[in-house]
Amino acid sequence: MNNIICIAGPTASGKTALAVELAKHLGGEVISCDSMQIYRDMNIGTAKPTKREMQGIPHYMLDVAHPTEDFSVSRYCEMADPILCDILARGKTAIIAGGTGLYMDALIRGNDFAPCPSTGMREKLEAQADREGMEAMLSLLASIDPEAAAKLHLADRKRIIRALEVYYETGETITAHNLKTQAIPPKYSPVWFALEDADRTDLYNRIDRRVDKMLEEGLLDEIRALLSWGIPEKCTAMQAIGYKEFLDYLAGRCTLEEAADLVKQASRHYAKRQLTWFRRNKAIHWLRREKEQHTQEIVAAALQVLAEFDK
RNA sequence: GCCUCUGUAGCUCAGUAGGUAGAGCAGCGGACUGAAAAUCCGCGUGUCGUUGGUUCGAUUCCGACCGGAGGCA
Repeated sequence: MNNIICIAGPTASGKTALAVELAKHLGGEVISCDSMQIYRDMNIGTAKPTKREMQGIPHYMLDVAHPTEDFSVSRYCEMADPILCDILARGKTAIIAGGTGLYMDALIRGNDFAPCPSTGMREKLEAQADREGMEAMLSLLASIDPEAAAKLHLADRKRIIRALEVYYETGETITAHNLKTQAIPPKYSPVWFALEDADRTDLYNRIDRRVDKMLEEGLLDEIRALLSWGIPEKCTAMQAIGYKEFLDYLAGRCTLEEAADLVKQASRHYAKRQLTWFRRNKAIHWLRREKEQHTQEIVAAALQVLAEFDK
């Protein structure tokens, strides 16, 4: 009995539609797995499913945070896991759909994250990095966790600081912590799907069209509203693709066309990174979309795979 | 019609005092364990406009032709 289904794939690949269709067929409910759709009042630019697209299927993990809130993988898991348990307890199928691979993997594995208490350690390390430079930070890391240091490049500031933070907060290196969590078997065993276009150009064209459509639907007004409520430009939510670029346009730093082109560009790069992330997941059943292939055929292919599992 | 400039990667361009070529962007590949729509790493993919000539050898020099830009008429 497959009571958990994961639907992954790059942006604009049709995850939302597939999730809803499968939910209708299987009596399921959808848990969104998207690091930006969690934010309220960011609808058009995040391509958040509309009421109409949801077709009455319950969706969770949308609009759960204010745009100024700090969010994280671990918070996602804290919130989504009880929802997942609840859906299963009610005998329904949980369909986890979205493009944030890290969040999806963490939820399925039941990740135990190294703590990150707000002791100001990160701020201290950031300040130290500003003062002494990343070379000093990396050699510091090399002295306590040579394995982690070897994998990191000087420019990868974020990860160097996190590795140091984990060590100073817990006394355990991040390498040791990761080894420990990897040894624990995953908490859930879903059936994995991911969408991919047989010809990537089709995906890129769809991305381009979607950006134009977002503008027609009023993305600029959505961003203006966020600004008028005092949402700062540099918060995580505002650096989402499709927001940060149009922010530059609204501030007069570039033309609308330049901004739109940058959004399309960034979305293509993002889609590629998503594909890279999902490709290493060997459990995934890839649903390849041929040119002009309709969603119904993709749905049928997915149902076929699920039927195999039920045997 | 004449003159000048120009034609090299998908795009913008560099270059070779003659030995089949390299940057940026695009594109492709990868990493990822509390910011992940983030952050970071790696990789040139080419009838050097066409066609003759000179040469051991031409993308490079010479001619013709074709395309593009400008100038003079």
